[in-house]
Amino acid sequence: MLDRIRETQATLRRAGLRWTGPRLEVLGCLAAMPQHFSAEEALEAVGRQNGRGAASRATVYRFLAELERLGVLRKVQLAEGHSHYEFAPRREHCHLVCAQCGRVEEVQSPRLEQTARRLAEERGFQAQAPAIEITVSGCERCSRERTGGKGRAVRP
Amino acid sequence: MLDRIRETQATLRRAGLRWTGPRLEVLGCLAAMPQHFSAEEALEAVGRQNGRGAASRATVYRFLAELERLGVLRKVQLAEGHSHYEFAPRREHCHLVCAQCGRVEEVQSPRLEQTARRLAEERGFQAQAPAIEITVSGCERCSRERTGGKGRAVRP
DNA sequence: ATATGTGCAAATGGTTTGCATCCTC
DNA sequence: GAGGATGCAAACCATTTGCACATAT
Repeated sequence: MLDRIRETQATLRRAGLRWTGPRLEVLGCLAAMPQHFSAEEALEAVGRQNGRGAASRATVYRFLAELERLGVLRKVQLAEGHSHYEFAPRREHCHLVCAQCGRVEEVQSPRLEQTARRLAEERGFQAQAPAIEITVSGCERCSRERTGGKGRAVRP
Repeated sequence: MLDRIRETQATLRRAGLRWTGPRLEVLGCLAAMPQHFSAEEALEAVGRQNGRGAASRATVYRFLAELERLGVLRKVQLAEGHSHYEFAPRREHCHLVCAQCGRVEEVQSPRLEQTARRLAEERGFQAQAPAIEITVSGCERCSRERTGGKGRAVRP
């Protein structure tokens, strides 16, 4: 995790951006977050960190956007209403998303990825590292819990 | 297009829901919209239709949600900030989305779909009709237009 | 007759922005 | 010292909701 911080610091420096206290705090939190997180979740984590928040809402949002532009983070369309980020993956993977409960599972399937890449290429899209989201109508956990017949859950 | 309206009317009736003026207007507009549309776009279309709007914002949003629940429409995660709908496709297809300009292209690839379905199944997800979104970093149109070196565009 | 649908306007929730101030390079 | 970075609060934008009124069945 520490190397991730150092790495990012170097990336920022290389881009001529500054290395500040709030940025360090935020990055530290990000490194300790689950695989996918929303800006709001990151903000919450930062806030918990030490008393009254190590970085303001604006700073968190702006920094996340910056990191995305730098290629450190990647934005993924998992839920509606708010976007999620993940660290730019070293190894290709795609997301299985349950439309009902929002659960996300990462899977690797070279075959699927190759097929997708080829497809994109054929249509004139840049196909180096396509992000693949597969949204399905339900998952086993859902149907197990849907004993009571609840609707769709909320938080991923 | 007319059959789509009649069909939907029948679906509503079957579900015990009412067939009202505003709903007819909205549905008429939807049938004439491009393949993918946002709630706001639908609202705008309805507004243009005849003078001062055939259905209120609330009605449009509520009706779209209703149609989704009935399986007439499907929600697709194309852009961030707002969701898009499409009529529930008769034939499976997936979306190639350009992250830069937001352009969306529909493609059919039985092979990709089968691979995805199998993958989802293996992980315990319901795999009848998975929605597949492939987001790529750029498309030919983008790179052609990026002569001036603009950033990322906005509207799909 | 009665549950459903509608419109309005206000509330919500995530995200962005203007501006004065601060701090890294 | 200068320009990037921060914080605050207000602004934004898509979407949702409460409530009184209208209407399809």
